[in-house]
Formats: sequence, C-alpha cells, structure tokens
Amino acid sequence: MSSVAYLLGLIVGDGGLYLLRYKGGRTEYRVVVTQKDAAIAENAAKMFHSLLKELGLGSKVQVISGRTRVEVRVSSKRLWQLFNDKLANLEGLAPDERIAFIRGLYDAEGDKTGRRARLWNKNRRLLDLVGSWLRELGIESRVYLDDKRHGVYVLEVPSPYRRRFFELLYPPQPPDSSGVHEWINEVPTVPARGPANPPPGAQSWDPRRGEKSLWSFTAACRCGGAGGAERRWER
DNA sequence: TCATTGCCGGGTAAGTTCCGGCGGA
DNA sequence: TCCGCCGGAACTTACCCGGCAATGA
Repeated sequence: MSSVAYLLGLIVGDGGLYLLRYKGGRTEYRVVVTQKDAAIAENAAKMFHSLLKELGLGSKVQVISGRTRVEVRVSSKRLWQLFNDKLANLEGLAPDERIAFIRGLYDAEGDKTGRRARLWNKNRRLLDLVGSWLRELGIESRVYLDDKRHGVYVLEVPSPYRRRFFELLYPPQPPDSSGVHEWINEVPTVPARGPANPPPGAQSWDPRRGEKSLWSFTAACRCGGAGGAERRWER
C-alpha cells in the first residue's frame, strides 16, 4: 500500500506520531501532518480519509487551519499503531513503497526550487537509508552536514542523476485518483539551473520554507506503544 | 568561462506538547 | 473511573532557501 508509505514519508518529514499522556490517566494517539500549503494538506486529509475507510475506522480527520500552517490530525490508536509498525519496519518496505516514502519525504523536506535535488533532515541514518535505496535504483547521492548550528544533514543528488531522480519520484503521467497533489507529477524535467522565480504556471514547486523532523531508528524500533513516553521523535 | 557543490546565515514553517471537554466501556 | 477522541493554541527550532566561494572541466 504505497499511499501508506507516502503518508509515512510526509509524517516523518512534516509531522509526527504522538502518544500523549494527560493528567487523569487520559491518553491520546495522534497522527499529524503539518503543511503551509492548504492543497497539500487537503490531499493528505483525503488520503487519510480513504485509509480510515479502508481500515473500517470512524475517526475524524481534523484539518486545523493555523496562522502559519494547516495541521491535518487524526486521533486514532489503531492508525497510530499502523504507522508505528510501518516505521519500525521501514527497511522492509517493498520497492514501490520505498519510492512512495521518498516522495512523501521529499514533498515534506525536499528542495522545491528544482535547481538542486536536496533533502534535509537531522537524522543521518534516515538519509543514508534513503541514499542506499536510491543507489539500488541507479541514482547516486551524497550526505553531508549542511547546518552545523543545528546538526542538520542534507542528502544531495548530483546533477548527472538529478533528472533521473525527479522522474523516479514524479513520473510524467496524468494525475490519478490517489489524492496526491497534482504538482508531484509535473516535474519530470528539472533544469540543471532553472530560474529562481519561474513564471506562474511554469511549474508548481511550492517554495515552502522551514520544516523540521527528527526520526530515530532506535526509537522506531523500541516504541511499540508499551511503557515509557512512547515518543517516536526525539529532539 | 561556466557548471557544480560544500558551506553558511536568515527567518519562518513547521513540530511538540500543553490545555479543557466529551463520550463510551 | 479509565481511556480514547476532539478542538485549540503556545512555544521552540529544524528545516528550506538562496547566496557565495572553491573547485574542476
């Protein structure tokens, strides 16, 4: 189910899986995606809707518009467990799921200018894993420390492989009914050095800025929902 | 000369975790 | 009473963007 993998990529990049413990013994299981772009958030919401329906769950998909972003939130223990399990077994993703995961991750944390193919994250192991998947697909990449202030790494696909990378993630085909935002299918040819401000309609890269996420393999493997803080994300 | 890419600073769009409330088992 | 789901928002920082300089063809 590549839509789950895509959503997981979005969650890892622009959201989180939270087990919240409140006073009085109350708990909440949250699956969250945050986005500035309302259209992307809406499509994520649609995909969550479909997934909940498929799983026979009646949880509400909340789309909360904030001052600077839109939060798509599903409060559901079963959905939280589903994504947790998938995250714990990330290395066991099928090939098509890997591509979907990378696409979700790139939608969340990738360079949208199209001038370079970069993917930022504090978790070097995650980027190394993505790099190894790309290598298996014939796409070389490098991982280096990009932001020494915050210890943020970047995975960069060098120019000889850039076009292939974008074609892999966003194959030139008409938008299907998967609910994924159209623009992800509109970037088959990314210029080696394109215009900084392309004309409206020329492409649909969204110049978003500022996302963060921290994902831990160890946390993913250990946080099965039993005991402890159960946070999937570490600071 | 030009394309590529490692590095870096700016600043905001994310992430994270509180709160109170409600309802079902 | 316990637990899970809903709705909101405050607070902090991890990203992204884009420029610059070094490098090499």
